[in-house]
Amino acid sequence: MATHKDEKTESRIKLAAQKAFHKKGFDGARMQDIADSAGINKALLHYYFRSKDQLFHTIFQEALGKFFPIIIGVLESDMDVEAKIEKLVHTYIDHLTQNPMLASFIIHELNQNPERLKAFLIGKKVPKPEKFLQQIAIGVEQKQFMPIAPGQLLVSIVAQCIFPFMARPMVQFMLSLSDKDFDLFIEQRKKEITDLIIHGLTVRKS
Amino acid sequence: MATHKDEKTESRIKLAAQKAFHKKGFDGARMQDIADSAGINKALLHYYFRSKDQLFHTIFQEALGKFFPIIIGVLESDMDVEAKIEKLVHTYIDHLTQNPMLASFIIHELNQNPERLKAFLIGKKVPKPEKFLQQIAIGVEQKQFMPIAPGQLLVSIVAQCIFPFMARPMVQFMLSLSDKDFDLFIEQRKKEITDLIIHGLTVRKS
DNA sequence: GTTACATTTAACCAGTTAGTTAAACTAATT
DNA sequence: AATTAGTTTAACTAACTGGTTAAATGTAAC
Repeated sequence: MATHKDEKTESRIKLAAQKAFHKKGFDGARMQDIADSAGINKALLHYYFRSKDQLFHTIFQEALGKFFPIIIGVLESDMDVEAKIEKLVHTYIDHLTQNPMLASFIIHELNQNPERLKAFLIGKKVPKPEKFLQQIAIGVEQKQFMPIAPGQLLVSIVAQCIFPFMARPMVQFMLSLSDKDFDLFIEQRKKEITDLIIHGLTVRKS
Repeated sequence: MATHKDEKTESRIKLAAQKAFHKKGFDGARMQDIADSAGINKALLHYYFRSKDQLFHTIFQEALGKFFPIIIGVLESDMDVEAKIEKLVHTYIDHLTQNPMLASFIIHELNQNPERLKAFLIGKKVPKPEKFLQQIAIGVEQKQFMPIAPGQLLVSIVAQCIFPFMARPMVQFMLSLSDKDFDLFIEQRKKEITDLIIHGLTVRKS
């Protein structure tokens, strides 16, 4: 297993660390567990990442890096509002399906230490969703959309996508969903959210 | 300070423990900090609550006890759908305004140990939101509401209420809200959510 | 004034955990 | 053959943390 400059080891460590941190959080995760899970020993773990803080930092930055570009990329594109919302919902849900603990992890660690957000943003180009917000504002002005605050709408869309992943145990209990049911629920949800939001947004003549 | 069977001490401990657990989670909270924050010493803390687990259990049960009755009480009442949704949104947001970390705390700890939910439910009467779900189903059948899965609607409502509290740092950054702005945002949100949902739900003839 | 409980003090124990160290081993590089 | 870097082993430390203990003190009730 001892090969020169083995990339596998580092990525195995990162995968193991991701699993541990996402599931247990910084405080709950154990370096020994991460080493075991990566199939190496503590000494080598510290050889690659000097400290738990540094390892966590790497994982957390990566998590944030996955989260922001999605939303920003879609929101700043040239689609019209309806297409943009649909795309955003689909992208978000697909991404969270593959990283179920991602949202919960970011939220928890960000609440513990909100400064991390600013630390992350330093150096990075992090455009804000101005374009989408303006599109909504214009639609409202032209009486094409119901009078809604653009920021409120954005939060509502994101909330509906992210929440069920974070509150999975509660949702499953309240709606009596098996694990299979839950997957179905999430898949259906793409259309349900899109329809509810767009229909709620659109002005219709009575 | 040493009075007979002093209730103050226990409630001071519980308040301090709540603060600590809500903010740092089980793993992050320290018994020493809780004792300090309660203005007592570790020995007395263990005199009241034998262990960290027991103290946590008390706080967690209390948190869940605050969370469920709200939603169930409203959802199983006799109001019509529109009034019910409005009431639910207002009740939730008011409650979370006074306990900003409550949702984040429950979500995090429940994800770490989903069995806690079942443990909590044992012995407690925990009705499910069947009535509300049926009201929606009937409305859909009668073409009064748009064709939506009742469970999806319920999750969407709750998501929109809870999410901004959990994701506060992110929301504040993305929308450039000061702390004051955020409070305003939340207050406005009551109407925005209610309107968006009800308008999105209602069938209108074109 | 004695009893009973609440509280403090301060030291202490035992287990856990992040992180270190040094020696030996492995395999590709030169 | 010598070099170099990745890796293992195993023992160790230093700090932290949950929890305990025992002795002393305070305070109200009986």
